[in-house]
Amino acid sequence: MKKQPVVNNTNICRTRINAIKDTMDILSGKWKFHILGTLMQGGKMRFMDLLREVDGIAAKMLSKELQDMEMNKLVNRTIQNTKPITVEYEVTEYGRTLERIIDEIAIWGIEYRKGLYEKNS
Amino acid sequence: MKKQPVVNNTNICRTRINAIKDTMDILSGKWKFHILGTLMQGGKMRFMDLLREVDGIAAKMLSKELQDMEMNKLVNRTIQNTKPITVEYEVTEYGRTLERIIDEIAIWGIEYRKGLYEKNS
DNA sequence: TAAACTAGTTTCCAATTGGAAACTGATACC
DNA sequence: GGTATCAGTTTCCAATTGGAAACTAGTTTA
Repeated sequence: MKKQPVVNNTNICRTRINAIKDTMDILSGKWKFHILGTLMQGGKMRFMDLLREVDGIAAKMLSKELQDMEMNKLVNRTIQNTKPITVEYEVTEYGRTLERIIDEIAIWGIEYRKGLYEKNS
Repeated sequence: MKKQPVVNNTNICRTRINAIKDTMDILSGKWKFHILGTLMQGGKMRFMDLLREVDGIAAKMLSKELQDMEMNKLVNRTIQNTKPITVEYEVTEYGRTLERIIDEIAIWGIEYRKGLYEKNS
């Protein structure tokens, strides 16, 4: 008789695992955190602003990631009636609910660097 | 004259961006959160236990991800002197410092699901 | 008139990720 | 002797990710 899973078989646990999967799917890829972080700090920003601020990103990626996040209601896109037309992006109120996750991740990373530094000295 | 980045050019911001990058590099891939979450709940677990508990993972992946996390001191590997030999994995004290991130991510994901559910009803 | 800026899209390519299945080699159970 | 378990490793393959560069198309400035 084969052994069956035990730990991950409870309802609470499955819910948790699905929740983590959902969040990480939405924030997947190399750039989402960078873009979100930049937008959170910069407020309303245009496409070319983001292209300059988010270090190393290509236009294709920026475009794709913004569309992704727009679909998930994390980011808002508004076309300004200027000449030439400009497009403004900003983090939605809903997107702001990610701030705590991003903060925790940043805090952990900072402590991690400290640890590296201490070992090497 | 070309425009220069402004927002992401401050020291605080660069530190933050690097910190986020560090954390996400360490937790990259499809499985780290699952494995960590399972180990946090299950305590000491053997390779085959994890293979059963972490739904869908292949042995190759599990092996690789565990090695990865062992290198980063998130997980501890001990060979038991049994016959046949068994190997125990557990989250290190350091690995436990990731609990807050994982919690925040899980909480966000749960709220996200609630949102989807409300819209569809 | 040429160059630069607006916001992207398209194409082509290389690297990475990750899955399935087979394999190892020792031990233990029936 | 045959099968199953332990903890992996190896190989081969397909899909995804992401980068560079060229391109669109309209507007504006020198």
